Amino acid sequence: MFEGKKGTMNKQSKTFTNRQTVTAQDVADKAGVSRASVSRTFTSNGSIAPETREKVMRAASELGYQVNFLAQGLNRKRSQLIGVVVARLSDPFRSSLLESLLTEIHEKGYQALVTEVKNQEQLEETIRQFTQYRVSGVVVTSGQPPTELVSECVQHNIPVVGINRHMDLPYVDFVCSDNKMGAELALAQLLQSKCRALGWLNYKGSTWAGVNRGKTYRRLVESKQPEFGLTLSDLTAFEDGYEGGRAAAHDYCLSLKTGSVSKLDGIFCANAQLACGFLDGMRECGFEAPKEFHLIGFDDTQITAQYSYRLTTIRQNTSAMASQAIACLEARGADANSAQRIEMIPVSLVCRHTSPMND
Amino acid sequence: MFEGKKGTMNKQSKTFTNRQTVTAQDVADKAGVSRASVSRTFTSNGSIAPETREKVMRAASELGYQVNFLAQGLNRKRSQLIGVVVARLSDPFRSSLLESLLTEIHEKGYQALVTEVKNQEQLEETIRQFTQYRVSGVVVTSGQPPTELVSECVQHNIPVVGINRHMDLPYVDFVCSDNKMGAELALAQLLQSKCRALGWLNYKGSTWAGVNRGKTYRRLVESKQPEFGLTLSDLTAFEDGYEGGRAAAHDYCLSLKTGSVSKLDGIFCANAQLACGFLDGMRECGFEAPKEFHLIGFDDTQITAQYSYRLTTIRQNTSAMASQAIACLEARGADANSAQRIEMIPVSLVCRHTSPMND
DNA sequence: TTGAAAGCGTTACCAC
DNA sequence: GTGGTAACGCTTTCAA
Repeated sequence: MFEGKKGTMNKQSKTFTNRQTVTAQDVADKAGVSRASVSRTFTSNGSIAPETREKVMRAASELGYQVNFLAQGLNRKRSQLIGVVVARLSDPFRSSLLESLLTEIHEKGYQALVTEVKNQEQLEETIRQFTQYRVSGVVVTSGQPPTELVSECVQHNIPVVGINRHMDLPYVDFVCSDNKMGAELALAQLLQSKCRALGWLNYKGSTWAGVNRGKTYRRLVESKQPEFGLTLSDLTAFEDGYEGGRAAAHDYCLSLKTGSVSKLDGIFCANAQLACGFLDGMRECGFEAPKEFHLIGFDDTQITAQYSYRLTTIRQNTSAMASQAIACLEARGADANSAQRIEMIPVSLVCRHTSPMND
Repeated sequence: MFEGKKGTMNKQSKTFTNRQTVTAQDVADKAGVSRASVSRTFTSNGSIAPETREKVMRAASELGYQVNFLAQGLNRKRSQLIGVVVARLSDPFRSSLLESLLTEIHEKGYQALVTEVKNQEQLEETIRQFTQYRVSGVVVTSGQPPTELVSECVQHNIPVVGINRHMDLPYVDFVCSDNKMGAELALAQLLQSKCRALGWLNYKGSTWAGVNRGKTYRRLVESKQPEFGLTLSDLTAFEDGYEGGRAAAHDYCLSLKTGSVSKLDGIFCANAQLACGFLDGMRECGFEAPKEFHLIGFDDTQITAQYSYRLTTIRQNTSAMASQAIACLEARGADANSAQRIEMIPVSLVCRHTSPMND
């Protein structure tokens, strides 16, 4: 009775003030049903008669009703939001990963709360804010979230998944490109191309993924050493990205001249940016791939395909990673205590000019 | 009395179940004040005694209290969320713009709700969802939002701002790189380099920004025509991005050979991707910049600086654009009826190898 | 299947 | 300055 009256008043005020928000009560009044039925119509949760549903739908669309996600989330103690932590979008691989994540997130009916973090403090603040929005999950593509904060998420029952970075925490899942497979593909390609003096190029302050790729690669090379007589030298970039790779090439060429290092014929690289920089740096010194050395990068970003580079690379399957990540979140959302999932996503070799296909 | 009892019960259940959410009431109980005072402490809205504030703060931090943004937003009818519409993050300029937007959004205390739209329908759905989260504003960096939907935002009192795309709607603000200034800088550079046979390269289905740049450029060239005896030919790319530019170069070279077009010596390009592709395409045909022609691009993306390209470009100031955009949203949030703002952001010329600095 | 009513956690207005 | 209380708009038992 009182509710009904209130609803009527709402509709009146709607007519006079300039289009206020239309609520479930308004729809209920118009359809001649209860607020509860309206809710049921829109949540496919709880049973409702087809004809009631129909009435509600009609009333709703006539009024232009839309669920208020804030109220819904408050009530359910969970929003349809997924928090995404990114860093350095200027790296094309990062942005393509983000792109895949956004696509997947929307496809599954969520909205993405995206934060770029520049340092550790920001990360903490960010994750805290995510919990304040009662997100359905958090995807960390960058930075090392402090154990304590992540545990806070877990306590709030918010699933967390890391992409290309391991977090040794219980209940935190993990999606990663198969770096072992990448190492195998790269090495096979270099071996077939008769490379024996191998090099590994990475940035000194590399990400977890970069370090892991290096370790995996070294282990593999060592295991094949007896059979092929391989050597593996570390080339270190002291700056990240393109310029880091370019400088590393200059350093390397200088060492070659002074004779403090011997010539390498097959170089594998932690990421595409470094690889492109290295390629250009070598060019400046007069060395061309694949004539004088073979070069393989990681991350098959757009630029690697361009005419000036045509880089042979290991391609990461970002859409598979994204869909696995969201799947992890949903699974853990359903059962918070399920075993930790570690999903390895297969990678593939894209042969281009800097280490062309054999035969 | 009842409230007090309830609070106590909450705290108890907290002890027994595994850390439930702590509410303002819990803090109020612990601090021995009312829920209202807790709210005042956290919103700098309404007056509160310093010592009360202190008590609340202490209690809050001991309990680990954090405001529930969902409840806050529901009550205020507005969340601290800003919706951002992007497209094709694979274009480095887009992702760098997004990066600037994210930075600005967080700096101003908001969170970003990011959606990548692939088509018109998605855009509509997206904007609708933004309103359902009661966002404080919407930034459109891509796509043409349907008039009706934007009006819906306006009716919901949600400010909308477009970046690098004009929306001829009242109450919708607009931030744009100064394309006229870009045209002037580019033309001045080409004229100083003695270029007279000019070309304009753009994608057939270009964005609003691209088309606008072309129009502005043509107008400017025509105004200088009498003085310098200029010609301006359109080069059209039938595909977007790098490959489009490359193909356009091939087409152009072919036309040169058949004599169906005369040689151009100064080419200005709607964006960096096209420009890099064009440069590579010309290389494949044996033409080098700046020896055989000058080339200037738009968008000073990372790749343009790389050794293999060293492209002279017009640089857009993404952080200025981002901060203006958010400023527009806040201004309109404060006064929904203020006059439409159109903010032109100055651009600058970055001289590199493809059209080197004169003297 | 449906409706009434009790929250969800805040904020803001109104007395004191 | 502070506390009580009515919203905010929705979901979800619990009876009927």
